[in-house]
Amino acid sequence: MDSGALRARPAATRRNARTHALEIIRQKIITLELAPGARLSENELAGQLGLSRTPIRESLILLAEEQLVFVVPQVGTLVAPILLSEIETAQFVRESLELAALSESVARATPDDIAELNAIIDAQRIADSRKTQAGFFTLDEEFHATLMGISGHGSAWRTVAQAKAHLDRARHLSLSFTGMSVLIDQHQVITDSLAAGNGDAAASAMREHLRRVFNDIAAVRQTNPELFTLDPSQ
Amino acid sequence: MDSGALRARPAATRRNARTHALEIIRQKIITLELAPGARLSENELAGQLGLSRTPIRESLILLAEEQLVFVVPQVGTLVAPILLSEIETAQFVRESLELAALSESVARATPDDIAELNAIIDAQRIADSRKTQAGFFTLDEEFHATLMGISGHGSAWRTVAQAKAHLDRARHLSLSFTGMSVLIDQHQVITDSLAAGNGDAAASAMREHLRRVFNDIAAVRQTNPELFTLDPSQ
DNA sequence: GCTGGTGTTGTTGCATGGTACAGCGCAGTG
DNA sequence: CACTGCGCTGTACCATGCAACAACACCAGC
Repeated sequence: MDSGALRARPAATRRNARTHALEIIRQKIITLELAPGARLSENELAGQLGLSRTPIRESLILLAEEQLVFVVPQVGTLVAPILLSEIETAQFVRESLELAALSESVARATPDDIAELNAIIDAQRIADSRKTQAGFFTLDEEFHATLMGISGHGSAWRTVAQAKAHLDRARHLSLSFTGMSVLIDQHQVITDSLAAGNGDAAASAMREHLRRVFNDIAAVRQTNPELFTLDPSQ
Repeated sequence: MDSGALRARPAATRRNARTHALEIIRQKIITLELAPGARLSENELAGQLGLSRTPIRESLILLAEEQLVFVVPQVGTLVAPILLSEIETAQFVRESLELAALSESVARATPDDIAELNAIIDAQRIADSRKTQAGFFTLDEEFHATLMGISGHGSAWRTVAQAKAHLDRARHLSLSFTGMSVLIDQHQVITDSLAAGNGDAAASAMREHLRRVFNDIAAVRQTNPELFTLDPSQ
């Protein structure tokens, strides 16, 4: 049969039309370029992206699994509303996993790991000074993903990232949330506590860090309550 | 049948061919009826299920997202090998989320909630006495899902269930794992501790419970090491 | 005016055909 | 014998056509 023959996944990285469409549509949903409640159409998206309906349709199925859109047969596909309940669930998942990972990282972090985290933080400070918000987003993700890798559960990042998408979408409601510098300082405290082997300090810093993001979202809710739906039937 | 666990999907859960195929194929993978490494074929599956390739293909894409199969573009679709690293990640995700949920449940559990848990446990004892293993599996899932619902994060069960699929697949390697009665007793300890408001006792009982399942898997690894792959390239 | 039926349009679900490519056997050559 | 190139086969990827159905406009009848 097929003994080995499993080459190191060129499949996952190979850009096919479906992956291409998925990333573009997901990004547009997270950045609110596609607003909650907006009607999507397989045909329309296919035309815009220069593809046929098939890869578009497959992308939408995956996005439905992520709860970013919902599909009503014979009616249409709609961008999911921003449900407070979804955000709270996402926050719960992210916080639980990141805190658990951090706890296990204390006994595992090597000097190289700490150096890597500090390198990312340095890059974040540069991005901050240049006011490149998009760059900071990428580096923020890299920091948290690296931290999860240090815990030995790097492949759990996929799960966190999925939850994070919902949080990020809510964050995008506010154009000016907490300044980057505050977040970067928190990254530094987490890293320093980890380097010092102080798990409790690292955990409380991480919790405060993640909660701050969540609180930003709550603040947006105060100013734009109409954007948040409590009842899915609404 | 399904209690509030699947309540996350409002009304859009109409049984279509894709969902039908997805559930059947996933079940066959988890129960090892489709062995790790087995070659799947859109055409062959379509023939077996009496469908066309389209819903089959969409199912396989979703299963690939769950890491239960992997697709190599012009080669074929294969059932994912049982990677120890995947199992450990799944255990990490499940344990983190269930313990975090349990912690929040202590202050929220009502007498009705406790009664509901006890009712499930009673049903489990009946299933045990009748040696209906399949029934116990369903009730076990219901117990844990209910517990997560009590924490107020019921929709996070979807995430736990996805991790659980990998654990269950590994468990199926062993036909006779830990007797049900031990697991039921642990459910009882967890429930009683929760009813008494003793969060620490509930947490340690839950940790022991989840670890026992994980240890069952480790035992299987001792007896059937060839079934576990450590290196994906192997 | 109001209600019920009907035709039109738009949508997703599913079926099917064409295409590019990986893998393999095999013949031909050095 | 070793090696290279060619063609055959099977696969996933994508394009496209058809069917089923929901929503809505509109009109006939009351």
